[in-house]
Amino acid sequence: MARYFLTTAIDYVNSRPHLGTAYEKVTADVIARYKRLCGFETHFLMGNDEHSQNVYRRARELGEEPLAYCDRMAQEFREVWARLEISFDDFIRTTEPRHRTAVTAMIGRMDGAGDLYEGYYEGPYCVSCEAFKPEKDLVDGLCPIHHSKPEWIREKNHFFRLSRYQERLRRHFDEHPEFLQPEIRRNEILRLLDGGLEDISISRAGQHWGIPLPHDPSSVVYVWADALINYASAVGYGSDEGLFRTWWPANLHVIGKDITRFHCVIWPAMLMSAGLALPVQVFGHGWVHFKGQKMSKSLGTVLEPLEAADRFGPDPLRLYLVKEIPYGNDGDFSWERFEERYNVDLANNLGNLVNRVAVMVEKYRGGQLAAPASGPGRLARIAGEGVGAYAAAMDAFALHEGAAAAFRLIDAANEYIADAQPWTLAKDAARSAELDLALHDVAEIIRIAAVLLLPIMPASAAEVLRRVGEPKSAGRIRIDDAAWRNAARTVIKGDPLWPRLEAARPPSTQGAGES
RNA sequence: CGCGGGGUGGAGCAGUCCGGUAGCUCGUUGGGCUCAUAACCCAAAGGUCGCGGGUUCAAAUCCCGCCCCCGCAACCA
Repeated sequence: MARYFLTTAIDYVNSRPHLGTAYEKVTADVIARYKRLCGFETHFLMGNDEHSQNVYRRARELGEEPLAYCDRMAQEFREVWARLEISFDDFIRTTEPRHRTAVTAMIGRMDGAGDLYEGYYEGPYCVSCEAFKPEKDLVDGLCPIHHSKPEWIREKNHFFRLSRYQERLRRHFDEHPEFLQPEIRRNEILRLLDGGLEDISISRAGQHWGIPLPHDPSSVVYVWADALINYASAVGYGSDEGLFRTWWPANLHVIGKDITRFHCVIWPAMLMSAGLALPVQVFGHGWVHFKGQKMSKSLGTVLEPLEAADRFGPDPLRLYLVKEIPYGNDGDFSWERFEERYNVDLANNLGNLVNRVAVMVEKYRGGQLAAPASGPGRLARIAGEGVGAYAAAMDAFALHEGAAAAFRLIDAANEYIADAQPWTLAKDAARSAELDLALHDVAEIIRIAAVLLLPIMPASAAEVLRRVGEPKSAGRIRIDDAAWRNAARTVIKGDPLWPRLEAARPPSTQGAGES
């Protein structure tokens, strides 16, 4: 069976996940579930990045042991991901032994390749920030944050010969235009590559929260180098060669657009140095803004994913994030917009459609539909085109178009009902066969739409499938099941899946502020 | 000369790479239907595609110049 290994970025645990973090996991999850739907044996990796000085500092502020703090945060993260139906196969933490083993092995390989050397990093260092400050970031020679004069520090560091890989990286980008998507990110990196690469420090001296450098235990591996290696350590690099051979290289890294440089320059160069294959693709998604602003704790524009999921359940949130934001672009979340989309897509269209069909089948046919003698009708062609458009979009990571393609089937069903008028057919016994066909075909196109929606709204789509008589359990459904079926079925009437949200705001606030 | 993103009917957005009737959602107006969650269907109104040049038979789309808005310290994807 074909395999597909995809990852998300691992997250710093110095604060709880917010909606932006959740966005990445949801979209990656949609891809993972889509690949499973297509029959791939899929390995979906997520995890936490724990060896950050910020994490260490945060734990100390709270008076906790760093590892205990990380344990607690891992639990919190996993609870959020569970609530959002994120179907990861493995969750790695960089404090785990398997990761330490892999980091030690890979750094060793890089050293063996002659790509590491000892040097000194020096420059202005802000003690309050605990970081070197590039000269250009200083304001009047002072730290712009703390308004204090940085100390000039000279620290022993181990460097990675990144510069050595500039040509090979450039060639890789040329030979594999699909390596980094979307296009805009690729152009940024190409410009960066053409501007020349400098060697980078991959160690930190005088710290102990981290993984010791194999050839100099007085230093720890810099958190970014440490973090990137998680993708390999999770599939057994350095500890389980069989597992590693099974899954490496990764097919896809899903990451935020700000860290493409790490994933498309530094990480590939590290892999080249260690003699490992490069990941097949990297996708740099955009940001989700909240009420038009970047999410920021200080501005109070951070939205907790659980709060959003609690509004209507996780699936409407997942649908919103996937369908309303062109994947790769920045997007916006607002409660008003969320409620609008909930009402339109789920209550008015899909939910109401499922309900009206179920009511008609029950009323006119006692809940049972026979395989129609004639047909299929024109919905079959529309469904076929929709499935094709969906697959093409999803394969290209145009998740928003995939969602739209599925919903076009819903629209087609509503239009068809208005045209066929089952309630009229039901009054005329001579037109019984026409009614059978109309009801069957509408139920069938709903079933197909639900198959396509499984990756996006797993629980909801499974319930829709059950109601329109899909005999398979959702977990066994594959994309082939989106082919048109002429088959008898039982249609189940239930409570509305998504009750319509009535206007909650009093009329006095309607249009307030508008002239 | 810092870097990057954006300016498309009332609102929010696609489309721009690969020029050729400007598309979607919401809202508005009118009509239809009554199976359905006051849902659904049809139709209409509404746009100098930021501004000015250029290339072209043809530009939202390509080229040049300009204006405006938003990110680029930190928590943070």
